[in-house]
Amino acid sequence: MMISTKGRYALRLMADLALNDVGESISLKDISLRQDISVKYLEQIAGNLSKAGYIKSSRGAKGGYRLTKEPQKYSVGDILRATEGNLSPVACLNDEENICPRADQCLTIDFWQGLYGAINTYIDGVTLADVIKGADNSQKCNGCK
Amino acid sequence: MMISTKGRYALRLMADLALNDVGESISLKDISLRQDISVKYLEQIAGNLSKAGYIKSSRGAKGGYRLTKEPQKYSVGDILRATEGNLSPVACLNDEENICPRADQCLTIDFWQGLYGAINTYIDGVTLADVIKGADNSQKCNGCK
DNA sequence: GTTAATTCCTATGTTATAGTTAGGATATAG
DNA sequence: CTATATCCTAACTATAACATAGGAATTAAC
Repeated sequence: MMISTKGRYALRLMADLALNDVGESISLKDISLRQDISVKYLEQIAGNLSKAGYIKSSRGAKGGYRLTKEPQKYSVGDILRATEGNLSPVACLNDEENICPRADQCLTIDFWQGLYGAINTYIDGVTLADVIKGADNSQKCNGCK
Repeated sequence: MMISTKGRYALRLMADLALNDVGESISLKDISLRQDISVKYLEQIAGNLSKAGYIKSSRGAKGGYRLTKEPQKYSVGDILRATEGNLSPVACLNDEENICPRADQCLTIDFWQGLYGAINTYIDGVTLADVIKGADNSQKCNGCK
């Protein structure tokens, strides 16, 4: 599977923050109850998103997280990359350590690069605002793991 | 990773059959030497492709495999699905056993379905003929795992 | 017919990753 | 002070990826 639970939960976390934004920090406990994801797991995911600058934390009692910008300014691609790292569909396109010693001779690499491009084009073209559009209070996904 | 070695090797196997087609069966041993993939692993992959009807085997000495149709009649999507099964980027879109009990309430499912669509559109739009286009004898990928 | 080469079938092992839980340190509102 | 949070990172478990292995069945060539 290309996108692990971490990436999917990150998107739900961000959507939850966007939907429930009333001007104060939202705790992971609240998100946990709404989204049915353990606080401990959410902590790790929030850590990634925070390090990327996409959410801002307040520590201590009454603490929690908020978005750092408006929902329409996040692409889903950014959110997923913050938690999943590289979204390459195949190992041999990994930027960091391209382990394929013969990429220049490979018949199939152009195809994979094209697929990678198609994926990025799609995910970068959808914003967090698009994701939460049309959501009402009953549309908070609690069971989708 | 979305596409495992099996799917990538399947595409290279098919490309090898297409490139080296001179009217007789090609053994996995030959493909193994050109592509640097073990015969034993190729056997499993060829089994999948054969069951899908994409290649035809001849058993015994001088046996091997051939394509069952011209390269431009295979989409890469078909080849990948034959070995990888479902190419859904997320678990909750798996057709067979959609384990998400609240898909109808899920905020993010539309996004994932859109991504799935973008992936399928791309991979179904490229043929095996496209993949081998421009290949000469030096362009057989031997090291790309 | 015997041999060598090949596909066919499926079991087994090994390694890596996903998915999660856990513990305790640090910070802050009340 | 206490309760409630985030923060940091280690550890565990289950699953899947990635192969290797063994032997049966089939066939061309001699």
